[in-house]
Amino acid sequence: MASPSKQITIASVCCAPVGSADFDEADAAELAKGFAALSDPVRLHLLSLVAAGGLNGACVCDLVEPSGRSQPTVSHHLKVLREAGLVTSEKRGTWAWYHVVPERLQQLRTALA
Amino acid sequence: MASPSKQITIASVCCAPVGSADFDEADAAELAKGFAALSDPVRLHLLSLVAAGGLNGACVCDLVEPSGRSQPTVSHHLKVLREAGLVTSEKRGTWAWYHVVPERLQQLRTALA
DNA sequence: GTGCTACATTGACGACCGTCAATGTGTTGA
DNA sequence: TCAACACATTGACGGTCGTCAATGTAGCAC
Repeated sequence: MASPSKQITIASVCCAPVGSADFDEADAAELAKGFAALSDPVRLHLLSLVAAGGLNGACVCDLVEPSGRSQPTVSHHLKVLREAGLVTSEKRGTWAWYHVVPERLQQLRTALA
Repeated sequence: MASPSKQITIASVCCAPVGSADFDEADAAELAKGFAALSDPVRLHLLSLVAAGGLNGACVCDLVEPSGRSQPTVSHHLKVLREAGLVTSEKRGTWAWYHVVPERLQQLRTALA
């Protein structure tokens, strides 16, 4: 009732009565899914590598060696990131290029405001 | 080599050469631990309830019912949040009060910049 | 003391996760 | 057509997670 926003904010709102905040379970599940994708050091590493590629993105062939994992493992982690909406993939001939989705990152950041 | 920061930023840096970003594994593990604590809808709910308490924090007795889980389960999730550095706990007589740690939230937000 | 309340801990269960070897799929180039 | 390459998928393994019932611990009231 007293919550100013329908969204989950996890903010430092002062002195609002506990338990009164309305909480959207669907939103929470969506956020949790995003954070779950970030809950592995290897995926954080992969995401930072992809992000470092900027607009060009990053080719999988350039991600396997620096991650220190096998090619199937890297492919698995990229799939997790993709299904969490954090990256997109694009086929260019033989190679697959990955890009970050800034809006999704922004969404997760906002939830921690 | 070309990375401007020693930190992991996962930022939309444009056109940096892929694979050149130096990556601190300890930092990544620390971040991953934080995100892992956020990877469950129940914990997000609990965290939002605690945050809604502001400076007063929130009493566990006010968290059990809205979370829809058993008391031991809530206690378990609060322990996870505490060990991830997202909340602190304080004993006031019979009751236990939980508070958020804004610096930790800020740290995680920064990692998504 | 006795009983009650608030919370933490333990133990057990099924479910999910991270990892790699093996294999599959589709493209490139000869 | 054939071989090599880039990547995805499958299957299997041990490990961790979320959950609750049962139990433990500590403070409050009488």
